[in-house]
Amino acid sequence: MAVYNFRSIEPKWQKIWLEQKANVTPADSDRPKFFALEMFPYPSGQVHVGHLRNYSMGDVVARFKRSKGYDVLHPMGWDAFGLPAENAAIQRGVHPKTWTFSNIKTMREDLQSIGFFYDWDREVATCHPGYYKHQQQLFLDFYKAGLVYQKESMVNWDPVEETVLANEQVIDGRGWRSGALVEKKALRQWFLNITAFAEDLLEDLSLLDQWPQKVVLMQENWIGRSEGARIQFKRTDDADATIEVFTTRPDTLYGASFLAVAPNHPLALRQSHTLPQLAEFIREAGQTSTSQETLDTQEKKGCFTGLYVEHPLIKGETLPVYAANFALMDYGTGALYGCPGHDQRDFEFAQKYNLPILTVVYPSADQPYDAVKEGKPWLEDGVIVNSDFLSGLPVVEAKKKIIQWLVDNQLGYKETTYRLRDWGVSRQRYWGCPIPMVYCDDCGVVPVESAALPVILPEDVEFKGGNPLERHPMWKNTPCPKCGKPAKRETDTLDTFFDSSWYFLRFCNPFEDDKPFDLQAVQKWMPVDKYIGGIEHAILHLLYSRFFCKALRKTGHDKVPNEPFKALLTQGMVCHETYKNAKGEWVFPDEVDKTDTGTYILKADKSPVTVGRIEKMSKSKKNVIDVNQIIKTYGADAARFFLLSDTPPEKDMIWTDDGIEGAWRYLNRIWRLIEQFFETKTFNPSQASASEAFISTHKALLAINNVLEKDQFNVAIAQVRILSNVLFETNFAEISKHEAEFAIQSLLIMLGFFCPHLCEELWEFCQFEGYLWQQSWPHVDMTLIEQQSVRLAIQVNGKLRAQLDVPSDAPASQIETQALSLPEVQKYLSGGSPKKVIVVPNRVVNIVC
RNA sequence: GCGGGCGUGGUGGAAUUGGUAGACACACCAGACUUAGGAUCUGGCGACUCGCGUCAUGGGGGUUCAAGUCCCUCCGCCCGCACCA
Repeated sequence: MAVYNFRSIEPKWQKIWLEQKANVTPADSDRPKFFALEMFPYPSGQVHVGHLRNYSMGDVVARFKRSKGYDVLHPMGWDAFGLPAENAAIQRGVHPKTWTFSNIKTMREDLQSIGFFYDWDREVATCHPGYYKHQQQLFLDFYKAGLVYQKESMVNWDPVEETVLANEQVIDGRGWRSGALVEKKALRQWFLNITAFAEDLLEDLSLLDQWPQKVVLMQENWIGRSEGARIQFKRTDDADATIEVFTTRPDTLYGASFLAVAPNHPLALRQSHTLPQLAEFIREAGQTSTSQETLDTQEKKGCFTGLYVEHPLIKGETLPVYAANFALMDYGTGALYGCPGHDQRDFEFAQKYNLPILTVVYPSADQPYDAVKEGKPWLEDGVIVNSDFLSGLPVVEAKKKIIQWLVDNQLGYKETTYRLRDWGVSRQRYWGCPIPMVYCDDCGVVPVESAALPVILPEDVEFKGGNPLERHPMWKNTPCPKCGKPAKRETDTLDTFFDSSWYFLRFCNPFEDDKPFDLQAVQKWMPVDKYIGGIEHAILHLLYSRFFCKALRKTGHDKVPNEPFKALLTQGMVCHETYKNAKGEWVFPDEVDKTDTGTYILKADKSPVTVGRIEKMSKSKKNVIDVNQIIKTYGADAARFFLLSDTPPEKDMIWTDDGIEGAWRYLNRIWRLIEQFFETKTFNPSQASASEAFISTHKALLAINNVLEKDQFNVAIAQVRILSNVLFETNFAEISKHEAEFAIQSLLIMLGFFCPHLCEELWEFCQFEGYLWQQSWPHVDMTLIEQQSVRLAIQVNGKLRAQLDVPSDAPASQIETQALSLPEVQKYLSGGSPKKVIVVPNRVVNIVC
């Protein structure tokens, strides 16, 4: 047998798997199903280490579940619309379609050269009309159900490129490519009514008990439910007019000393016509950036609007109305009432503008409080004071009572608001899914007929800034679906989050041409049993997908589950040391050599290299490694093994040369081990009792099963190594053929989840039956594990003093007697008898004296 | 500021969920084989005593027969959100 040559083994098995359709999803059976899914990638053209780590995890899960007797669905596809394709078109003159499909081809080959067990028959690309025609139908379904509407909304407008920029393309207020000052521009855009599902989305988070708690919490905060009241304040200048505010603290209404409206509140804008200083304030407020720093440090400022309102509870008292920079137009009603005694911002504002600071809540009845004296407002729970009929009530009770009063007097009502906003899905871009809507002068906004779908993205377009669809007369002009008169198409395309909000449903049956998804297949495969991807999608992608499922159920797709992802695993990033040359420029790890003394030099000219912090891999810091290079040097199996071996999946891991080399050395040892086994020609036909190798195999099977169920891939690998360490010591000639084969086969099955090519090759080499991928999880003989004698820890007063080997079924009384007779124990008893003896079966004996 | 998480050898990390802390590795050290080795194999590897022992899971306190694990408190680090009324 030759040495371990991954360069020939890996392509060999990849070819066999593809030819034999080893990874094709099984047809209907009565076996349980398992849908393993990794977040599909954007086809940038390169598989990076992050993908490799992510997809290696999914592959282990899929292969493991398959061996456990599940029908596994494990598909892969491409999140293929998006901005980078258009940038490539502008920079290099390649058509986005050409660029994208060529990238897909490269990446598909790359993924296949890593040996992932995907059902490639089910591959989807969101930029394919066969995919997006269904998406357009879903959009129309949503439209008919009233879940889609249009409204004016602000965008970042680059006046040089004549294009809309995403928030992340605006750097210090300027366009990332043009450097032009970005303007705010109002455009009429399409929105999905996700807020209608705010309560459902919040409530159903409690069903997601297999999601990281952290992600659930982030979504909870994002939805941001807050309970309070709407209150009408009557204006003094116009008996019929009111200002409506939202508050979570209606109980402190007696402490109100002013009203604040957002600078862009209609009332503020109207008043500014006659108040120049107000106009100036509004202008200034509109200019300040919304970056973290300014928000953090910005002083609370305001400007009197010239208006007053009546205090709803105190006859004859009025409150001034300010425009204030901390009031937000798009939260609540865009107006609030200020209670400086019990709100931090209101307190600062009142101090600045000399407004009254009243205390209406005491920490408790016998513990008075004065915000002015203390220098800070009282924000906690307490007892209401100085508030007429509310006085003496705890905060919670006071809230209920005041809301009832407001309702009785027709001045307000209970209200729940959410931070969550509706989802704007319009993008002023070419490379996206066309929105199937038509604008007709006579009929208004008219949806495209279902029969006319898909609205195909035209290919003959020019890229010279702006949206090419706007300049395409043929495509843009179309007869109105309703009246037939000349009309114009919607030239905006859909947000790519729309594409990725239902691809998992499509995977259930991507062969169905007539419908977006086959409800029977959806019923069979959904929900996704394990979804693996980056934490960066903790909010938007996951929230939108959850929303889609709920919305689809409202539009007739009642077999779609309420929640798409049963279990979520968010994997950590891959990090690497950073290097700089003598000039202080970043250099690639590839360009660096380590010397014998442990210092680093440049390969090119031997000049010294300084080693910087370990950081997440990024192109800008050049601390990236080339996946193809790694696979050429060490093989895909070694890379996959290393990526999962040391660090728990959800944590950031550090890529090191030592690590990948260690993995590679281990695989070579396994190769030699199997060789040694295979060369054993005679076994022991009369073996008396179970061998250590055999027992260790059963223990490993049990342990690995348990840890893989918990996604502890690193611990599973440690257990594989424990088993192989035993087998390295085993002389196979001394044990029976059956036990030796069982041990080797089990080892290959378990290690095969991580290193499938190597193990498949070794399986074949040993002339075992069938293929490795067809093997089911070996039967674990629990009696073999349990029959073992166990080593108990013998403690005296909680301190370890001795060890004792006993049969695992020994009665406690016998263990106690044996333990007490140990000389190490006698020493501490000094002749007396113990106060108490605790025997924990198979673990520990603690003697208290 | 609010919310959440974490803190274990030189390093990555285990610990059956309250039961022998440091599994499994990496690095390092010593030895063997070798023309050579950055290959392979063997052994060592928390600290102090280098003897039986004692101390060790960020610091301090508590609950318990028993605490890395539970509670309180302080310190440090990381992540998310944020003028949200």
